Amino acid sequence: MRINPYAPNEIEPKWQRFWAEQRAFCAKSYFSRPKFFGLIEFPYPSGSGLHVGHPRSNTAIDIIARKRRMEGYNVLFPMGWDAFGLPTENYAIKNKIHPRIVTQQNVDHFRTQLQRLGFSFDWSREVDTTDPAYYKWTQWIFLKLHAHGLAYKAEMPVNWCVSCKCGLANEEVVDGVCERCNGEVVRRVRNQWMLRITEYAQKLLDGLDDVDFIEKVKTQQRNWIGRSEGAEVDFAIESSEDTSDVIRVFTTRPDTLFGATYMVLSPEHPLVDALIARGTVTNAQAVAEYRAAAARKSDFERTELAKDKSGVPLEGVCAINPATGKPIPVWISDYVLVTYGTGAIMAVPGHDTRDWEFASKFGLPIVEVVAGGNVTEGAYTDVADGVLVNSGFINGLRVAEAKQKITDWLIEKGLGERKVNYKLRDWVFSRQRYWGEPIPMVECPCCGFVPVPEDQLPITLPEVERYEPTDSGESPLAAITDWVNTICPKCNGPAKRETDTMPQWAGSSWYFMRYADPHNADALASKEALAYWLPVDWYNGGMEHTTLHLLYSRFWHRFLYDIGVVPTPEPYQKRTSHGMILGENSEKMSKSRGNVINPDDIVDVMGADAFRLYEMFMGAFDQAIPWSTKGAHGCRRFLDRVWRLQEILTDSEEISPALAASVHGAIKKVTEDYERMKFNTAIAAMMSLVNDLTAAGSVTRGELRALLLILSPVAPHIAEEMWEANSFGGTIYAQPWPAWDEAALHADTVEIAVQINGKVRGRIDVPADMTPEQAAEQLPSHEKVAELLAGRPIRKLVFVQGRLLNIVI
RNA sequence: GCCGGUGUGGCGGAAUGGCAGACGCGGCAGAUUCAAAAUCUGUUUUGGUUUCCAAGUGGGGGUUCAAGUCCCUUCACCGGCACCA
Repeated sequence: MRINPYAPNEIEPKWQRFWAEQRAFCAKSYFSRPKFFGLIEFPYPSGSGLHVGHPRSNTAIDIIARKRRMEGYNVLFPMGWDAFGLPTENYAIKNKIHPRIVTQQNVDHFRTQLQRLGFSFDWSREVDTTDPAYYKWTQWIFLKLHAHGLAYKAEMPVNWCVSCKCGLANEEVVDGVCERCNGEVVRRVRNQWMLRITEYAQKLLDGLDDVDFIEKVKTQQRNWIGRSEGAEVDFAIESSEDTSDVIRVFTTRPDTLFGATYMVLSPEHPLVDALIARGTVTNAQAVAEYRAAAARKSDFERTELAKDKSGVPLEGVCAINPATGKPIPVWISDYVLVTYGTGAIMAVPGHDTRDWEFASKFGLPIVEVVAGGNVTEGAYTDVADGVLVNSGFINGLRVAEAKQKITDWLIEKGLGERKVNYKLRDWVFSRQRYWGEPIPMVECPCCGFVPVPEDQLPITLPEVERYEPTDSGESPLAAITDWVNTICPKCNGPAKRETDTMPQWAGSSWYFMRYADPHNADALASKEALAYWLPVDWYNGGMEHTTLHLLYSRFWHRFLYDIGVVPTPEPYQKRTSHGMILGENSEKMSKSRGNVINPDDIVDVMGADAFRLYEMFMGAFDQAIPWSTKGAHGCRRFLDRVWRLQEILTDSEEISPALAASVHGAIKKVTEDYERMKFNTAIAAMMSLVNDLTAAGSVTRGELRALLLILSPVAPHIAEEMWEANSFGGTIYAQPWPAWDEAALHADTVEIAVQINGKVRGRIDVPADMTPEQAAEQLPSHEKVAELLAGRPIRKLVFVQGRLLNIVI
């Protein structure tokens, strides 16, 4: 039978309209059915539109969402816009358009592009972080954090991006430059809003044990949180008039206390000021110069110069090693960070690489206290099987025992305590820009910072003439006096609004909750909706968000759980990650490299289904992969072949016995591979099936039906069209997912390989259920086997059912 | 430096310890065509003395009847962290 050629440009818009009219993918609000909440990171609607990376993640979860619907789940698969942010603001400034207009244009463009690709999003639940009805609740969460002591204002040295004219969180500084614009980052002291994420370090760590995240993500988050166990120890300062003067250090190796031969304070350590002020330091001039030089260095320079240690002794100051009772010198050096631990260390050059370098350079004594290495050549840092020496009452103990014993001793003497430290720093939450959520705080000359009462939310962004950032480091909002000037909610006196705005990460830290109940005006979402939909069952996104968005949103969610707003401690049950799509030249896709592929162009030429199919087929889902337009054509050719199966279609509803193994094998393989995100092999299995069907010369309706069902999550338009054209009944998206018949997978006889000494020498057909015993009895006399043996004696015979026979001679 | 990951044809990549190279791209040959595109058929790891033999999954060693897969060692590339005491 002749059929019209496959014309995706006609059938794809048709089905997209149909799905929209049917409200086919709207999540239902009956809370009794089993649910599935599938999520992909909502995009930042940039001016350049969708790139080919977005659809990789989107298609993957779209496949799962469509499969879940067919399996009977009530599916929530939403989409929205993370629309606050600097690029929009910068574009608005450059082109003199209000950021709101820019955002609207970009969102419309993105929506159109996404809809062309046929994703089964529930568009009735679209959220936009810049909508006051949305950011009202972002501000509300901030007030809750503040009420629970987790938001505070502090004078902090911050990472200041010179080109964005804006402070950055630690997580936003990459290789010493701004993550967004690659601009120079310097340290500036500013009064900043901070979120006490460190309070949640342990909970964020523990929570990882209960979720199904790919291991890479867990490891990165654990490293970022950076827990270390150890002890804090007090070192007295010799001949100090003030007996309360001690230097407290943090160490993970209290067992090496006898080997602490000097101490180092960070240049910013407050005790240095005190000692200088008191005149104890005899080389105050040199110390002041060193501190000034250290302060001038950016964090980047400090790290760059890491290899070459520098420092100055505090002459006239001596500390007492509490274990040996001996005086030891005190230095300052910028290899000790003021932001970690106590900002001071006991230096054990025998067993710490950095201390060893420092001691070698400045001729400080190096003492061995753990046997096993050679401390004249380098620090011995192995803790696995070292034994303590030169260490008084802990001599002869292994490192682990020595740690316990000396810590107990320190506690008993009142010289120290057990302590856990984290590398995680508090989250710098202020940005000095216009296009962000206003922080709902008021500064009153009498009452200090006062939270805006909840019933006054949202605090909306004022209309302004100019939203350029200022060189003074003040937010552009500061110039809008009739917005800034307000009254104190507490004393009704004149007061000023906080003019800093929230960072980009604020709105995205809770957006998934809003999808549960996006139009709720009385709460961020109803308790009932949250109880039903949370946690997100499957969240796919980029690795670049592991220590940013993913960690931040876990923090907010855990906090909201602690105050009874959300029903689960963790927001995401499962987290997976896709590999990047590179340009055809295997380099990262970027405008400047000129290797950007625009999805629209591909869809124009070969259709959305072929595009989706190729994005899933091109390689292992979790690995970076170069784009190949030729490869994409191969996927279009596959869909053409699927389409042409209609030319050889018969009336039978059966699956012909000759093809049963092929068809059922494909159903099984595709079903399992979708779940494991092995989309490439699932598609390969469908290609093989189509090859088999084509080779058979005719296709039954039963066979085509099975193929369309398993193909439909990846290529929904063609599946829907062929389903309708051949009157299979109803719509394919609402069909039940097909089951496979295990019995049909296995033929009665199988061809196995015959190996002699592990080398394949021939093939024979044997019954599929032949046991090793039967094989040992029957096969040596098999005509072909005997021929291969040529009379040589059999030493050993290995038979693997359905696979091979290996004869050792 | 530390922690992950990856190394397989010309290319993207398959392969519960059991017949390496599935599937696709590209190439080559043929069919169709006035011709081209598209499509279809065949072929395509390498080297040979070509119904067959040998070699072959970054390199070297090992375990095993059997190793891309497990163990040891080494190299290269990618990602993350990096003076965190």
